[in-house]
Amino acid sequence: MSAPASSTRDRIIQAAIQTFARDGLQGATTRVIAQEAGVNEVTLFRHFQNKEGLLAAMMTEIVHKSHNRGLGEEVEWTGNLKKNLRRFADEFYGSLASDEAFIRTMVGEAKRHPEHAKKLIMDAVKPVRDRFIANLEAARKAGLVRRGIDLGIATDAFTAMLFGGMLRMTAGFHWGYESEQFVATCVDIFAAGISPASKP
Amino acid sequence: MSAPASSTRDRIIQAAIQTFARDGLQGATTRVIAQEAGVNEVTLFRHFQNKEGLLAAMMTEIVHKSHNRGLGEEVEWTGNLKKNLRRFADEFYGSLASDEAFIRTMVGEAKRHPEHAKKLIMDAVKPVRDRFIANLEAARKAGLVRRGIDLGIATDAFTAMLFGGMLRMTAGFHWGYESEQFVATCVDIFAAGISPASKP
DNA sequence: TGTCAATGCAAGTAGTCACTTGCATCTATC
DNA sequence: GATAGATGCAAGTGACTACTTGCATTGACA
Repeated sequence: MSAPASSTRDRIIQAAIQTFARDGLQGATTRVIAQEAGVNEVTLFRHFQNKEGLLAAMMTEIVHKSHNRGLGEEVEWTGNLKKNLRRFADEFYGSLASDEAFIRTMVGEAKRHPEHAKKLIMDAVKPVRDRFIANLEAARKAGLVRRGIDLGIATDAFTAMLFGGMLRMTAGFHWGYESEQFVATCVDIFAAGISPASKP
Repeated sequence: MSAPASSTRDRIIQAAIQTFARDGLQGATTRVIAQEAGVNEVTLFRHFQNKEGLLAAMMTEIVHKSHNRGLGEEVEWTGNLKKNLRRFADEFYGSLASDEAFIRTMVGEAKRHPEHAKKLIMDAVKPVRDRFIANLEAARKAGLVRRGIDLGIATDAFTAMLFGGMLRMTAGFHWGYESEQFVATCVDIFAAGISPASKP
């Protein structure tokens, strides 16, 4: 079928992900991407027509990968809220950290490529967000979350905490603790921050 | 003295800040920067020798500006912890948002220009962080913060929350609430998260 | 065996980039 | 009025960019 053609195409896309992440959308050249894919530069243009076409194909591949990751899908939140928050936080932070380079360049270029940024948000971050909100709602029904907090905003605050923290931890400066401690403290503070007052 | 010369130099640096922030460190061209400064391109090179020299001069100017801002310097934290957190958060978020474009490109290019990233962290973010930690320490001495929390990590978690939230809010997607509500919720959750249990 | 699609290779095009050179002009100061 | 430093202008350099063209090679399949 399309096995061999797709294989070349895939190698180019993988090289594009790597190169765009490392060198930036501007800094990455078609020459280097082709080279990194072990392919002639012309082949790249024959597959994607131009650099923007390659970029678009790469974005849909990224979204596809994020679906396979299925962050926060595995388990229902029953019982111990803090334990569930911790598991989510570990997974979430880990997947952010493993895509650090790509995330950095997308944060930087978001305003220069609004369509791609929007696609990423709609197709990759929003599903995770929605699942997390649903889980918080269930926890609230179980009396584990205090009233008076917007669960959408709380979700965004929690993920922003891990997101911003990851950018900070990987910025090439040592802060006197490890990422595991950071994640644990985030969970600690957030869990205490949304739980009902211990004794009314 | 150097009044007229410095004026030209300053105009170039201001144009550089604007242009680098908008177009990225790679995307910004000396041609455009000079044009934006109302100056001949050659003048730019006569002042800074090359693009990297201009970049360096711009960074020291940014650090200088951040000192003048003096975030979190004004008041001692007495009494109402949550009120102080809220005032800090409003100021902090506001200054992040007003420098959004610049922050985005620096997040994106941090790994490609480690020296500049490090300088920014040491000279612009660390002082604010240290002051905030000191304030939290004072609050803890007053019994307003529970034990068992690393105040450095808590500080970083709080600022990461606002930092990540600002990147999210300005990403060109509407989340169903305004930034003021986001900041308020962050403060709410953080304040509840670090305060001692309401009744032991 | 012949055909066709995918790929490689060599070369080239037009545009842009950072940066340079040489010379004219202006302005302030002595 | 002479001098010097800062600036403008025109032109150019070499490197690099995205992208194209024409032709040869390969390999699968009919």
